[in-house]
Amino acid sequence: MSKPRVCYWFRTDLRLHDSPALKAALDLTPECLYPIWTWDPHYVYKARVGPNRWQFLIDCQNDLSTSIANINPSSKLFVLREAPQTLFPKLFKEWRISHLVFEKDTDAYARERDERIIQLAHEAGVKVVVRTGRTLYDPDELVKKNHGEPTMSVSQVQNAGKLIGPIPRPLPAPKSLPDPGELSLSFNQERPTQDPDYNSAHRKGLDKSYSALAGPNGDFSVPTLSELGIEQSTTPHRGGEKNALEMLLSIVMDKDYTATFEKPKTAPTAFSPQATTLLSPHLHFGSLSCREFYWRVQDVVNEYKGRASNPPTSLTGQLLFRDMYFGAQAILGYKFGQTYGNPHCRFIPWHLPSKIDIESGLITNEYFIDSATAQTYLERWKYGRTGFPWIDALMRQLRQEGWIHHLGRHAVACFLTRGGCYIDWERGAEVFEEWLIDHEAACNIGNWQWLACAAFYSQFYRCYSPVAFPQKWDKEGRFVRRYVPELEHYDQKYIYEPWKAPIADQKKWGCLIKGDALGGDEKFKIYPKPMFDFAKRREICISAIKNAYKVGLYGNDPKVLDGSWWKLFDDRAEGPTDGKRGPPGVTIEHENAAGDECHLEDSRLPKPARVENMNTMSGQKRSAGQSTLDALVKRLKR
DNA sequence: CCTCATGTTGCCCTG
DNA sequence: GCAGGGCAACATGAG
Repeated sequence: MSKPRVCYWFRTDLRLHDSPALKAALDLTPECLYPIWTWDPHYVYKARVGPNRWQFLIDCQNDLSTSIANINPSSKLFVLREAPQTLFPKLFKEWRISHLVFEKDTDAYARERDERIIQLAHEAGVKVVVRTGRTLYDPDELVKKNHGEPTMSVSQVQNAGKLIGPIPRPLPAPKSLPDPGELSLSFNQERPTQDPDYNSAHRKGLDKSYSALAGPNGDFSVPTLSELGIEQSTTPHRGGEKNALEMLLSIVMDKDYTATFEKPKTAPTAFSPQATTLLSPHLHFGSLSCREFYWRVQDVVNEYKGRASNPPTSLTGQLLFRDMYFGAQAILGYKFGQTYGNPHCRFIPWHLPSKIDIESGLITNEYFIDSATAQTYLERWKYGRTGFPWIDALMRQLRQEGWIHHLGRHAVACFLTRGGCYIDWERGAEVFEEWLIDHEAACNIGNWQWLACAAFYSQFYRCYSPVAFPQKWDKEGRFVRRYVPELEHYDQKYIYEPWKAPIADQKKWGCLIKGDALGGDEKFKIYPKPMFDFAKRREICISAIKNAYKVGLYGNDPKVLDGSWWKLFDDRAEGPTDGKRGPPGVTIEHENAAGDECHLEDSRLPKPARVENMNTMSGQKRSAGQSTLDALVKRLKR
């Protein structure tokens, strides 16, 4: 019997230390080992990825490739440019692969893809070995031990985790690696269609992602940003296993910090250095193993003489949250990432709702602009021009550096959804997906639902103020001055509410507060006025969420699925029902709702529909919606 | 059925 | 300057 010829497929595990899957590959005592990466067009064109996360990924690949070559100079990370679904059958044959080994990935797309790959391997007579290593617990195991339910709280994770057993100690990095076999590629490359390209906004140069199977020089090199046609990155945070392990080391050397860490007590305004570990992007790309992190921290906690912090606020507690979101996503799949069809997500009639593909029941890349004002709010929020310095500073830090503190994410997410703009959390999640270097689909989705009070959390009356909240951490406004430099010279009295500063002072401090855009000249810079009265918007949002809670729909409710949900909502409430929404073809006379100035211009817009296909509506039984519908009909007759 | 405590991270006022 | 209570708009699970 000949020795195995193993293909090790790197994906979410760009490291050599503590890799259960890599160990499984080496335990086969292979004749040859091909460490490969395939440049999957799904991620290249259908995931939102900005330059900073591309850079981080490339950093991780370069570092990994170097580390492999350091152990065995005839090996490295071999990067291929083709979809795994079409590449593998050809590669299995060409390189006479007997075993394919990879780390388990329970993300919705990844699971579908991997099932297909396993099937293709089976057809080719290739054995597949899969190991868990991305989370503390296998998300599927976690769900099983949680009575088949998605994990919706940390205590559920802790209880289910206890049933699974102790978290394994990390494995050492391998000391040797087998040579790869011959590297011929005598088959044709299948190039993907790139339309639509979700990342076209970042592609400034010619896209050569798929110019050749083994890269432009045929040497299986790690791509560069310019090969991908992606514009330059701007982040100071860089990837790679070496960096990650050095960062972890410096954290655990500070025993007080490590053992007494309490996330809610870390300052979101700290920027040099930041108050948290910055290890999240490394966990995302697998350049740091979560078990390595867990045990290095736990060992410090176990030996700590003083009073150590505990989950969920402690450092290890952060990893439990991560597992919680992975568990929720593992069982809900694509539905976890949207309200529509999601039994665990509350239905709230936000502005700018996603368009739904009726065939699949999944959200598309498009959304309804039911309110021109809401669309303006979204644009101003995304690019840091809301006129609220705390929000704008965070959003600019996010765009430039790809990272903001967890509480900063709370602040901007609350502001966009239930505590200000009343915009669909799916819009916010998309911006984070694009800009975060630590974007982890499960965690991002879960946190947005949390902050929107759509799932995991429900105390919607606890609303982050863009003034009082940052003042608690940073009275002087150092953080704002760093990321909103036009306000650099403002007195701390006005740093979070510059519109309140007297004009004479505004001139003295070199920045005028006016209009809705940035600008100015050498003499006076311009920073926009706040885009709304926060206190008023807070009131509107809270009453709207309160009402949505009272109505009590979840994403899988038939009324949500068929689009008849609007009958249950007062047409004067905030959201797509606010004064002019009605059944298709019916125009409702406008009645002014108190306190919201956007109604008149909204009424000129085309009527939004949450679902493309409203056919099923007429067949639905009417029950709770009857009274509001009657009121609507009465008003129409008047 | 009830009460009560708890839930990663609110704000405001009081003393 | 900061700790603690009130607020009383939520959901869940233990007892």
